[in-house]
Amino acid sequence: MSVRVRFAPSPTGGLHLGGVRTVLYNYLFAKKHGGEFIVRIEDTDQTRFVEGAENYIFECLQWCGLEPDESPVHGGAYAPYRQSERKELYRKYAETLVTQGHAYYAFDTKAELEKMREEFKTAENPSPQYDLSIRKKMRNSLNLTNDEVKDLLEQNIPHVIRIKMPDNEIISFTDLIRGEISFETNFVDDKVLLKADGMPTYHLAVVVDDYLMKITHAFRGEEWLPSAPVHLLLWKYLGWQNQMPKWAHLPLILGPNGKLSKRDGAKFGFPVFAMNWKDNKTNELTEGFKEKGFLPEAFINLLAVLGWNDGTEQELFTMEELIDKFSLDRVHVAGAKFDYEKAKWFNHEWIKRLQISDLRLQIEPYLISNRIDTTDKAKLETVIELVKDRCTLLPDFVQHAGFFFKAPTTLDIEAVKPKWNEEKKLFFEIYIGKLNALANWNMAEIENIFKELATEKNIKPGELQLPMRIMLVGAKFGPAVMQIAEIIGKEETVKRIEYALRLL
RNA sequence: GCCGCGUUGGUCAAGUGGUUAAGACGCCUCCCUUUCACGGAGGAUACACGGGUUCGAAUCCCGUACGUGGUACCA
Repeated sequence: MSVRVRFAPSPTGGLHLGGVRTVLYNYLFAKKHGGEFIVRIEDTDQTRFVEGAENYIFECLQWCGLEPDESPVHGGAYAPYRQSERKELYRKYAETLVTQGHAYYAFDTKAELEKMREEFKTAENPSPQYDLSIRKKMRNSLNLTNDEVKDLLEQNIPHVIRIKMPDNEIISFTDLIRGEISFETNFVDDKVLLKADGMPTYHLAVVVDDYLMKITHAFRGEEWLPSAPVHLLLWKYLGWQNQMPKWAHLPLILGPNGKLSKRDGAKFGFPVFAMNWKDNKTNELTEGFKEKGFLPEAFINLLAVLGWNDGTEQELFTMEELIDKFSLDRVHVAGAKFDYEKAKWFNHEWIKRLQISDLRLQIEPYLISNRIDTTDKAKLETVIELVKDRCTLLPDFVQHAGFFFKAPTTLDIEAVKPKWNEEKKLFFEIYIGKLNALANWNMAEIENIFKELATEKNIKPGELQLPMRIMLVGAKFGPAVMQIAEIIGKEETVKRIEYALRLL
């Protein structure tokens, strides 16, 4: 039997760290076993549906290199893949459950539910549930006569269908990561399966869709663990128990103070979304990992090892290696705190190990948007190779590669001034002449005449190197200064020295 | 409150009854470097607590504490 796994995002929340990692593990597992990776959209909550939010998810997946085999945009044999387009499907299963006595109609209005919660609220039980004791006191088909129910249904009185949790049963299942987990049904409430607007809740939809789409393995966040007994019972009541997918509940990714929230990004200065995410309600724009300057390879890598490792000391993995080595039994049970410093380290490592031509492609947009001319690809690659050790995020290349293409606009004159004098000025004036006369423009020659002249003038070369660096770079960073001179060329080197001399 | 899940250095983590308790990030020191980095060599820091079981427990069991998730006609 082929392996089929699915990722089922709600399109309204953006794709954050935890989400991407869930997709990733699903994807890795599917690919490792030569199966299909399916993306299904959970858009049953119409009130929160946002235009364009679904596209966002697919753009993120594309950037990450996690292309689905089946999805609303990729197509597939089990279409449609949007729950809103499958609406009609769910009702009959819910009705079947009612006929079988495993579910019932509930006509309680929102106000009645609120009243119930208020009425039964105590200090020990601040949030009473619609459960076996409460359901006897509510307006539902368990308490009304058949005629009354028929009447209400015929009048189209708004109603939901709730699952009827059995009394005193122990429900258990084996989680692929955590082992056996069990729940007492008495502590689980009668979850709504079909809403008044005819839309299924996640509970019904996930079971029906997983069944119809022949899903074999379902990995989702740990936050779903408490509703597992509801889903388990649905599989059983609908008679599909033998086709039930294997489950794994992934640990949570935490922020610096507990649960990772969207606000943590702004608060602690690191991204939480794969790509820029605009909250439709607040209009707030949150910067994504992509825009922050992360390589997709690094992003995937750091997420993969946040809660999983292969048991060796290896930390850097390509997607191919991950597919090869991933295994669920090495996924952690405990939640992991996200560490931005380590995330940057991964990016740095990937900048160093990525093929130079691929890296160039990723960097160019940043340079272009800073009006740096990137037409000379050979020169660009030479420069990138030279400075990549100094860059942890892609935008760092603007600073570290920029001055090779464009003269610095501001010079850190203050760094030179204290030790500046007439002799040094004279040195550079003569040096310009010698540079202009140089036949072979290369690093060794440039340095030779520099040292010769310094000796002749009785100045330590070290004293002259910093001023020269400031002249060419504008500040105290970058590769060997003579190498910079070689790359930017004779004319530009002389020009920059002359300009700086005028300022001094 | 109740229910579920968890707990190895600041963070990620290896470890499955006998180890000097790996490694990585970060931090500190030194070396390299007449810039900034990279790199190299060192260093500090951990088994939440209390009971068992056992010749022996980070590892197994039970409590407690703490964290986290759920407790919605959200997903």
